[in-house]
Amino acid sequence: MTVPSLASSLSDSVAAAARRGMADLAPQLRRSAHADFQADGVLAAARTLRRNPRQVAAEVVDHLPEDGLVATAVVAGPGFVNIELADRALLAQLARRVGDDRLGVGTPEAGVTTVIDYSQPNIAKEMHVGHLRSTVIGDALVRVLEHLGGTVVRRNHIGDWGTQFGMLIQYQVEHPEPVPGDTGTMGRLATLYRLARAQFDTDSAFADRARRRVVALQASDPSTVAAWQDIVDESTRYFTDVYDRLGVRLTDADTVGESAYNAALPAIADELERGGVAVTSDGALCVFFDDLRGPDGEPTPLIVRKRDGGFGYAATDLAALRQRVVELHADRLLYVVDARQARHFRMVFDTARRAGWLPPTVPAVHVAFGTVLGPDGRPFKTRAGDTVRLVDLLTEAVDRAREVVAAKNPGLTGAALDERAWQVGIGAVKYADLATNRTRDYVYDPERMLALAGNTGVYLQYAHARVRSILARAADGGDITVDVTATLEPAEKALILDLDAFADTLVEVVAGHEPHRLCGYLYRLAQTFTTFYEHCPVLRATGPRRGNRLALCHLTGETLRTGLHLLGIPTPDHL
RNA sequence: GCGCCCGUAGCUCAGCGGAUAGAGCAGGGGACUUCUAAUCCCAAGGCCGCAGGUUCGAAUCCUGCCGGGCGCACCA
Repeated sequence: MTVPSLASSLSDSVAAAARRGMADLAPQLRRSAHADFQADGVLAAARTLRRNPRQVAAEVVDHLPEDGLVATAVVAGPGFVNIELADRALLAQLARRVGDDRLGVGTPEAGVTTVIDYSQPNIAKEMHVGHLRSTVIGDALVRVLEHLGGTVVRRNHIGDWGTQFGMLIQYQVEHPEPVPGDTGTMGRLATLYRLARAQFDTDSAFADRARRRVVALQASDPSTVAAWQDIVDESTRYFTDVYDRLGVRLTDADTVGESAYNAALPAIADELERGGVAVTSDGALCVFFDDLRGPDGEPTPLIVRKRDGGFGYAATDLAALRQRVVELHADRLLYVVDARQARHFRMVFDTARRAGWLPPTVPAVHVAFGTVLGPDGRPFKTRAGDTVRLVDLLTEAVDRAREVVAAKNPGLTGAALDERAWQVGIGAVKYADLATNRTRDYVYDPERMLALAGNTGVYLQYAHARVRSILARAADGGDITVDVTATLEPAEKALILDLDAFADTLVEVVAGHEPHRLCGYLYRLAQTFTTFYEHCPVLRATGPRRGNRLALCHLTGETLRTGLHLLGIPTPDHL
């Protein structure tokens, strides 16, 4: 059952009070250091009414409904309305959330289909830290959308097509002897890529043969296609292994590579051309935009079909977009991709709108994230050997976590230690990636990413574990009956108010496609719980207070567990 | 040249028009016979890049600068 937040109920009350007084008013309710909530909207309303704001505020206070929610309401400062809520109402809200297996979180996404494109590694290449952001952010958004009742179609748009395959396959044909390296870890393909690349760059005759191999691949030459398929399969097995290690819900079923759209590309070009959206320029089929120009002042087009008749990724993205709208019935399209692709997506979305493939009712959003920079402030290179392999980063994170875990829990060994180290290490990496505004660039810093103190994943895991510990020690563990007649201490009150904001926060996360808001919320909640933990004994409390505090622990634990789960971060019962 | 993103404490970052701008890290001082000290408390640390404008009120919105990153025709 959906439980509206106290903030939203109170907002309704204030708006109603204002209407009974004089005018419409957006309450603009927010948490405050001076009261439980403050309503700022009176100030703006007073201006349009050309009236004294404090007087208007006083009338709002007078007209507030007497429904037991508000304990005190006073006018403060230039015309703020400061509101304290009644303990009884707070406890009743606690009881409602504790009593619901979804913690009162609604399903505003029910009936909405979102197609979300994320991760996008390239066949025959290592996954690196850049893929981490897309994968982790995309996974978190998927989880939140699904939790809010939405239908989500995951799309891993892998780079499985292009000229580099000619080079790889041709090299294999000419060097049938086994390439060194373990097939399960991408070592073999990485070596193959390096060798083929080196010869391609230095041996023009080989480069020509590689290009002819590309033509053979495009012409569906059986042996060439078979060789391509082997490479794709080997890479895909590797990706799946990485996703498992990351604890990310991406599977083979979600993988639809660029090659899947090959058959649709000619029709894409034809329709654009027939509709007058695309025109031929310099032999290439192009879509132009009034406001997009290059350094020379000439317009910069989206190139749908190259002069040589081949298709680039613009055509592929358009075909994928159309398929997602028409066949998958997407109500919303998300692309979790590096911010450097901003112009590309603008052009693709604009083209799709013009072509009529993207109805005005379907938003298409480039969920951009900042570039991962090296210590020198330059982006990581993908070709030269400087890239940090994602698996190495994960291994290091888990190894470091294992050291800390083992030091804190000498009794923990073997598989149990490995499990705990994985939970803590992966949690640290994901939290570091999710906790900040995704649009900023950031310098890759393993020290910071793997830190296990302060505002980190482990802090939240720790807070969760302490809650669980209390609940486990409570002999009457099941008795979390809320007594609404009790009085609340400040720390209890603050905790209820924070807990109550969970559902609203999830809605914000979806609205802005910003998982970092959930991180910020959970961190605040964990801090508020810690204050409660330090000030309010639970197990030693007596009378109604004990049940209430156990209920607070229960709801805090469930909220932390659910919230962290939505970020893809594990929540062990013990740390 | 044009476009997008970003300038907040020594460092890394929150803050989506509201009262005295907040965290973490680093550095200083304290707190474990207590439900987990992977924690907490105290002190210190700020022309919110600069200058105008809008507003009762601006770190937040607008304009112009300065500084940094990225992107701009057949790679993806």
